[in-house]
Amino acid sequence: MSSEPRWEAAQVAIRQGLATSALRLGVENPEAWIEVMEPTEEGHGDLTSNAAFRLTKTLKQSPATIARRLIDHWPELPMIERVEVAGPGFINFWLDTHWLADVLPQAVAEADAYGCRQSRGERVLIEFVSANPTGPLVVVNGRAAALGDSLARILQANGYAVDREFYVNDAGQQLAKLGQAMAIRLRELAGEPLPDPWPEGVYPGAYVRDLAEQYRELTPDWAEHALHPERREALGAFCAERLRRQQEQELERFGVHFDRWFSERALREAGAPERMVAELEARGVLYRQDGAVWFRSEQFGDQKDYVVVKSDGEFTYVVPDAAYHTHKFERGYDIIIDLLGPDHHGYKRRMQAMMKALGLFGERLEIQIIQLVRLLRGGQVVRMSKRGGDFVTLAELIEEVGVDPARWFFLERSADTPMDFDLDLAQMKTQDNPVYYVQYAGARIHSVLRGYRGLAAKDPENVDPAEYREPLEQALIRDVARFPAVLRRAGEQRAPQVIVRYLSEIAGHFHAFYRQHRILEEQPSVRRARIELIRAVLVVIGQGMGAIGVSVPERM
RNA sequence: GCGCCCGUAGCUCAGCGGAUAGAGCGCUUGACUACGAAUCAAGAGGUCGCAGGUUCAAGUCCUGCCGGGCGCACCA
Repeated sequence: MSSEPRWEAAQVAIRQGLATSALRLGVENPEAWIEVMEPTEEGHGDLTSNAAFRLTKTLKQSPATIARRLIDHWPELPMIERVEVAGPGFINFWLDTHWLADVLPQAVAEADAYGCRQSRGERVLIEFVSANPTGPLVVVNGRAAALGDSLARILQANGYAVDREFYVNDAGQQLAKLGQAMAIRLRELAGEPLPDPWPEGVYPGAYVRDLAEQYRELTPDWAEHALHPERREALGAFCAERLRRQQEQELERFGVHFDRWFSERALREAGAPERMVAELEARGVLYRQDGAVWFRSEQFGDQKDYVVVKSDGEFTYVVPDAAYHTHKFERGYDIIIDLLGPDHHGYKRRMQAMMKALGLFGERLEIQIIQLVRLLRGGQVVRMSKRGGDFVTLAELIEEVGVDPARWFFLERSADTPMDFDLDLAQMKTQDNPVYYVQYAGARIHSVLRGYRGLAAKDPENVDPAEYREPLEQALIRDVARFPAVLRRAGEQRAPQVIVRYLSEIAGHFHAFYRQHRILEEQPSVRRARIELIRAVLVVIGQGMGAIGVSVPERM
C-alpha cells in the first residue's frame, strides 16, 4: 500500500496548470504540447518545461513571450515555491521544500513499500541466462543473471507479477557431444589413453572428468557404459542434470533465484515440436527443398528463409524454441521478455518472424540482446571459449570480486553496450569501487542511528520542516521525493542502470551533507529533523539497492 | 557482402530532441583533538569518429562514409 508520490503529483499539477494557461491563450488540445521534465543541470529548477518552444508555431510569438504569458496568471499552489522564465523561454519551477518534506515520514513509515506501486494485475515472464547445461556458467551469464534478476525486481516494485524462468537445453546435439565427452573420460578412468586428435566439437573441459568420477561412484558397471554408443544420450543426460544443478547453486550464490526451470526435453517428449511444425504447415508457411523443410521467414521480416526440419528428420533448434515461446503466450503472460546472449543476434528476427507467422502479438514479446563481456587481466584481453575449454567462470569471478561489486559492475552499464571487466582493477582497488560508496553511506547512517538511541527521549516527537534550511538537506529531500519516479522510469525503460546512477547521486549528497553538518550534536529540534531525514535516506538507499539485488550492510 | 551493437575527458562509462555536454577512476592542491577519512572541498582535462540533412533547438533523429565488436550453417 503506497500513498501518492509527491514528485509525480507536482509534475501532474504543473502540466495541468500549463495546459489551463495554454487553453486561455487559444491553444487547442494543449496537453499534447506540454512536457514537464527534470532539468539536467542544477540551477534550472526542480522541474522544467519547454512548452513555450513547442507553441511558437501555433501562437506565432517568440518563446520568451509565450513563456511569460503562460505563467502570467499562474495560480498559487502550495507545492510550488517559485516559477521563473529562464534562458530563451524555459519555464522553471522550484518546489516548496516544506511541502516536499512530507515524503520523509511517509518514506520512513512505508519502509520497504516506499516507491512501490500497487498491483496492476499484469503478469510478466522474464527468461534469462538459459545457458546450455554443458559446463559451468561463464562471465557473460553473470551479466545476464544480474540484469534479468534486477529487471524482475524493478518490475515487481512497479506492480507487476513477475516470473523468472530458465530454459534448459537438455536435448539435442549438445547433449550427444556431452555424452561423447563423458564416454572418453570414463575410458580415461579405466586406464585408456585420451584420443588424439581430440574429436571435433566435444567438450574438452576437465569438469567432465569430475562428473565421470561421480558416475563411477554411483554406477557399478560404469566401464561397460563407456563402450556403448547407445548409452551416450543417457550419459549426456546425467551430465546435463548435474551441471544444471551446479548452475542453479552458482546462481543462488549470486542472489538469483528462478521460479521455473523449463526443460526442453519435457517439451520434446510431449510432442510440442511436431505440433509446432504441423501448425506452421497448416498456416502454409513451410516448403520442401533439398530434402529439408524450410520456413518462409523472409515473408515475415527476416533476411532469409531457414530450415526447420533437417533432411535426416531432426528438428533444428528453432522448432522447440518456437514451441516454447508459444507455450509462454498460452500461459497468459501480458509481457514476455527474453534476455539473450551476444551470440543470438540473428535469432531475434527469426523468433519474431515465427511468432508473427503464428499470429501471436509481436509487441508482447520483447527481446533484448546482452552484449559481450570482455575480461581484462594485466591489461590483456582474456580469450574465452567453452569449446576450447578455456574460460573464466562466474564462480571464479564472484570469488575474486565478491557478489555485490560484480552485480553493481554489470548493472552500471546498459545491456546493449559491450563492456570491459577489468579484473585487476576490481580486485586490487576494491576501495574505489562505487558500490562501497553507496554501502558506506548506509553504514554511516546506521552508525548515527545507533548513536541516537540514547538521545531520542530528549527530542520533540514531531518534526518541524522549517528546520530544513541547508541546501544539502533540501537536495536530499528532493532525492527521497524523486525516488518513486526513478523506480518507475527504470521499469518503463527496462534499465536497472537508472537506479544505479540514482544511488550514486543520493550517496554523494549524503556524504557531502555528513561531512559538512553535524547531526547528533545539534539542538533537539534540528537533530530530530535530521534524524528523520537520514532515516528516509536509508529507506531509499535500501529500496534502490534492493531493486538491484545489492546488500546494505549495517557495518563494514 | 548483409544484419545488430558501439565510437562522448588520458581510462571506464552516463546523458527520456532542449539551456554553459556530466560522473567515477587517474592527475594537482587542500580538509580528521568533531556522529565511521571506504569520506569531503577545489582545480586541470572535450572539434561528442567524419560529412551532409530534418528541426526554433541534434551527442540524441535520418542518410552516407571511417573505425571497433558480434552475429549471418540441414550447429545450439
